[in-house]
Amino acid sequence: MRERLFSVVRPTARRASVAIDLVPVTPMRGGLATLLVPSMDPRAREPWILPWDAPRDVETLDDGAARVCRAALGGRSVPLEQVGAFGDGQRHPGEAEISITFAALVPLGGASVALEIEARWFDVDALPALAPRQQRIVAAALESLRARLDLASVAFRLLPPAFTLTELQAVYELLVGRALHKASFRRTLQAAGVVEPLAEWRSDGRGRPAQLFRRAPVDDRAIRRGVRFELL
Amino acid sequence: MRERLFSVVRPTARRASVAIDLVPVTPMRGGLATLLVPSMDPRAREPWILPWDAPRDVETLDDGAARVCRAALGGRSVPLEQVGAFGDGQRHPGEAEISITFAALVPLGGASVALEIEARWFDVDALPALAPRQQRIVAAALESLRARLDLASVAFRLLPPAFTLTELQAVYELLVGRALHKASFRRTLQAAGVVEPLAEWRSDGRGRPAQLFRRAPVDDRAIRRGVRFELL
DNA sequence: TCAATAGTGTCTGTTAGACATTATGGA
DNA sequence: TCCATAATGTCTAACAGACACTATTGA
Repeated sequence: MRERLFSVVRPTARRASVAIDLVPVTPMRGGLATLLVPSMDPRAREPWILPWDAPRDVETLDDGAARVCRAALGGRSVPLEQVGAFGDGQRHPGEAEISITFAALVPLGGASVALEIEARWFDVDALPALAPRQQRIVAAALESLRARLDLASVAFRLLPPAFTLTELQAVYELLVGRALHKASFRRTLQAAGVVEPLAEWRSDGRGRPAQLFRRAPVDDRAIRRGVRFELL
Repeated sequence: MRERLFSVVRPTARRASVAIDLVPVTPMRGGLATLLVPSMDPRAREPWILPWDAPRDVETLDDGAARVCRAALGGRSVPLEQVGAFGDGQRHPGEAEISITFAALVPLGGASVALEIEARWFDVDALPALAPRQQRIVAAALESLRARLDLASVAFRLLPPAFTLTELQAVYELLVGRALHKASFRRTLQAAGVVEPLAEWRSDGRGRPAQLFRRAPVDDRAIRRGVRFELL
């Protein structure tokens, strides 16, 4: 069978149903958690779905994702990352043909803010049953966060403005999926100048209180000074 | 203004015009080149566009991209990478509302195969005028190749099965955007066992002939042996 | 012999990781 | 005082990069 030639036939864009799906992600209890909302669709078999909406006429996809995000998180705005587009060419009841997915990076502790809707955070290792495509979407979103070259920027966006180095290390470990060496981690952060100490300490009730840090304003320094740390 | 609540209102997917755009990429004359086709749309201002088509009813997006790819490359199949979805919410004449973009990794030398259509390879640093969105799409595709965590797999897919180490290094340098140290590069490849020497040599006419290599079947070895080389 | 490219040997500064130790809070 | 957590000091093996060198082809 012969493929269509571009120079002869001009293709016409096809209209397809499109949804913007959101995968909200936050560090929680030593792991990552994602936010699901109850499915209001009577045709759906699974009770939980990812927050979603249709893109609107006059907004960019990024703006649409931000809108879905605000609706799901009770008005809060958090950093978004596009994960990709999914579509298996089959029409499942109540499911768009094409789903464009964004991960929402909710900072540590952000899961505890009051949600205006009936939503729940689930540990990503203990999700309820999801529709097949939704399952793939969640997996892809986590994968894309973990595989990101610029790990530092993902890590910092999963943390509040002030954090302890232990928290930063824990987030890094979630992302790379293995334990890191504490002394090494701290030495390199300092050498690269990617964090700045604050004049504040925080105690968890037991043990020595930890100093709080923030991300340093400029972090090209890591490159300038030739730091080779694989995680920065 | 109040945001919509998921628990109250169930959104409905919107139908939008969707296109699959392809960014074919290949190493060429010391840089990267991309394939453009003549625009057959009389409404278009720019004479060249990226190869594209509409997704079909019963195919996945990946299959659709593979189809566009075969049509553009004269039947050849090459590895594809999804870059992302683009849509500014505005309707430009002859342009889909949403464009889902794939990069096609055409191995070194693949640009010289006969194309069945009126297509041309352009150095990515000397592209003709493109529509604004197409320009953004090309930039994003290159960015995503360069920023990939798994540089090795992108590099090998931009090379034929048998290649010289100088070629491999050149591709790496294109991807990371800087010169690499020859001795270091080779030492690390050997230590990690990511390439295997073949019993073949190739001469460019002058200088000592270079040995040909292929990618080693298993490359978890790099991890097993604890290789830390930033590029593997 | 020269030019050009492929490929290797040796050295050194830097760093990741191991390990041990000190510091500082609460009970 | 004991426990728990934070934070740091020292040592070592390993590696990236610098540099110089050898190897192998064609002209």
